[in-house]
Amino acid sequence: MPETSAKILVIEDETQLAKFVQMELSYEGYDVAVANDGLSGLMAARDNVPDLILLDWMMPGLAGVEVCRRLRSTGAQMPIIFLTAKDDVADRVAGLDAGADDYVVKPFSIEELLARVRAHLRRNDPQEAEALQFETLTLNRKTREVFRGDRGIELTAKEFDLLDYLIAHPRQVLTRDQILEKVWGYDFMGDSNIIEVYIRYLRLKLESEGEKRLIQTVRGVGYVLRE
Amino acid sequence: MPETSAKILVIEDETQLAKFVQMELSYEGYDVAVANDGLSGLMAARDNVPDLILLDWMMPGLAGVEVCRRLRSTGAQMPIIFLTAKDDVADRVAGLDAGADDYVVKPFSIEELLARVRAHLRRNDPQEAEALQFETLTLNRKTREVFRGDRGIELTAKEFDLLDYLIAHPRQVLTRDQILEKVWGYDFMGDSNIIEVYIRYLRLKLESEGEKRLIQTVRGVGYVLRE
DNA sequence: AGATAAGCTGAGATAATCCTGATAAATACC
DNA sequence: GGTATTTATCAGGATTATCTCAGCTTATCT
Repeated sequence: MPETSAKILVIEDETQLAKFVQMELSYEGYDVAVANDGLSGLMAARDNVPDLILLDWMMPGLAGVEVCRRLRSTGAQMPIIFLTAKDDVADRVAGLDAGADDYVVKPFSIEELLARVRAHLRRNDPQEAEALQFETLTLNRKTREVFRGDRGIELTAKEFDLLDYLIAHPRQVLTRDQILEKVWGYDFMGDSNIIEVYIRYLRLKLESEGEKRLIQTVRGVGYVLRE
Repeated sequence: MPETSAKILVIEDETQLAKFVQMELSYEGYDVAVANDGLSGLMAARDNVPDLILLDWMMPGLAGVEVCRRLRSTGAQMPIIFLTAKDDVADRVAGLDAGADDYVVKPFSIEELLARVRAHLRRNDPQEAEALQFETLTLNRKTREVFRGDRGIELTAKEFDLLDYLIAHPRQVLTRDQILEKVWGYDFMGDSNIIEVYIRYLRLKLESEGEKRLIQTVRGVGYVLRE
């Protein structure tokens, strides 16, 4: 689950369908906005930049293809999935030319739509990657193997979780509270120096042989992965 | 249907074509990533290991043949299908020598490409295979026979299912929850050490005669098949 | 420089996890 | 219906990860 819910903009002139899709997406925990024609869709997208756009292809006034093109021409990067009535190669090519990322043929099942949305939102999420890397350090979530260069490193479960959290946010300073919540999963009672102890364990294992330090202390705040 | 959609990495410098292929694969329900040159392709493949790679042969910078060779040299196992412009015997031979599994000649129909992709994913899907192997250990799903080297091993139904699950995910750490769900098929009530007991049964049978351990325990997480 | 706070370190206590052997319950087999 | 086999439970003990603590070092501030 992402830390904050993703924003999705639905641009669709059939208000019935728009309502339905909005409800389903909301139910899944997304933050949904709806526009009922191309022009207000464009404005909504500019106003409050969404993480993903669902765009009807056949709309009166400003057609989907045109909305898509204008969005892209202003540098918008988010995935755009268009909804098209006919399964037509020409349509797909037009969508591609306009800068869309995917399409769904109406009528569609809601599960299909949700799967698409998930897939596109996930694509660039480091939380989802199975292998992470920082400098010469690599961490594989599936095999739970960690390497510094070609030296394999044995970590305990907590050590691994901590390093996973650090390497998923390279160069970001993570506060003690964030680390406690993500790695230990609750507000640790009272004051404990458990984080310092585990940072130390990691340092001993990762920087054992005169290698340069990777985990930096940010006094008064927390820790960072940084060379 | 696979549990999670297969991940496909497209390495192609013609962005139009890459986009089109991405969209079509995405439409088929695959989880698609795109890289626009050889180097970023290599990095993408390492970061988030795909189940299949589509690789353009003619790219500026790092050529397809070189990308292919480097992937294989790092032990990557997934099928690689390369896209080549000219129907040239020398090219095909070079590709197969570099470790590719198949090729498609441009221009291709999208259906042809999809068919190849499906075929290779099916062939390589451990869920579908009838015989699985890890090191000297083999397991046949049809006959339900298991061998360590040439020594036949008698397993009970549950023991077989457990080993099947392990050997279908070699080197991957499988958590207790995953194992419980896959092998026992539900959330086991309360706390039970049934997994430990069955791991023990397997170890007694598989590693009886001073053979090296195959099933490793990952304390706090689960178990792995790893030498 | 001295005082204070923050982080580091080493050692050891605590608690969780896993292994083991034995035994009970369920299921299949004759 | 009785026996053998498989599956699951349980408790004791061994192992190791996790956590606490007290003293020490380093940074920050006046």
